[in-house]
Amino acid sequence: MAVTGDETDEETELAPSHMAAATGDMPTYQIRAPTTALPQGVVMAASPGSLHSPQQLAEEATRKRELRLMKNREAAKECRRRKKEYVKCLESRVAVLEVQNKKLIEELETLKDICSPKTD
DNA sequence: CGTTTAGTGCGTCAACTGCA
DNA sequence: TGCAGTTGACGCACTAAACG
Repeated sequence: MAVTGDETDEETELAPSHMAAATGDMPTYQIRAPTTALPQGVVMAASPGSLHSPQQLAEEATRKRELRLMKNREAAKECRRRKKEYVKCLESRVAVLEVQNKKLIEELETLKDICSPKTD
């Protein structure tokens, strides 16, 4: 059951991430911050052309891996933060819609009372 | 008390997407 | 097509509440 992006199309206006987030008035799950700011302590690589020995290659591979892990660590934190925010938005929207729904039901009952023929 | 259980956060991997 | 970013899934550690 591969993980493909066929989530269901039932009125998704808050699409998690890359699913062509639809127009809603809520912030989509994915809000891109101007990234690129590397966490402290990250040193850019030596110019690739200067590597020769297996030792150096191994060190470079290790360094690349650590850099990737560090970046992904930060990305995961940010992703979770956005997800929490997204869930909060959904919850508050639910609250609003519940109130709205309640009002509509009340209105409907009122109208029913007005319109129904009186049976003495 | 010590043990168990449920909830939460984190780091990592892997799959996926969009862009140059 | 390769690369970087995003995110679901997994396992681990930690904490608070419940229980005997």
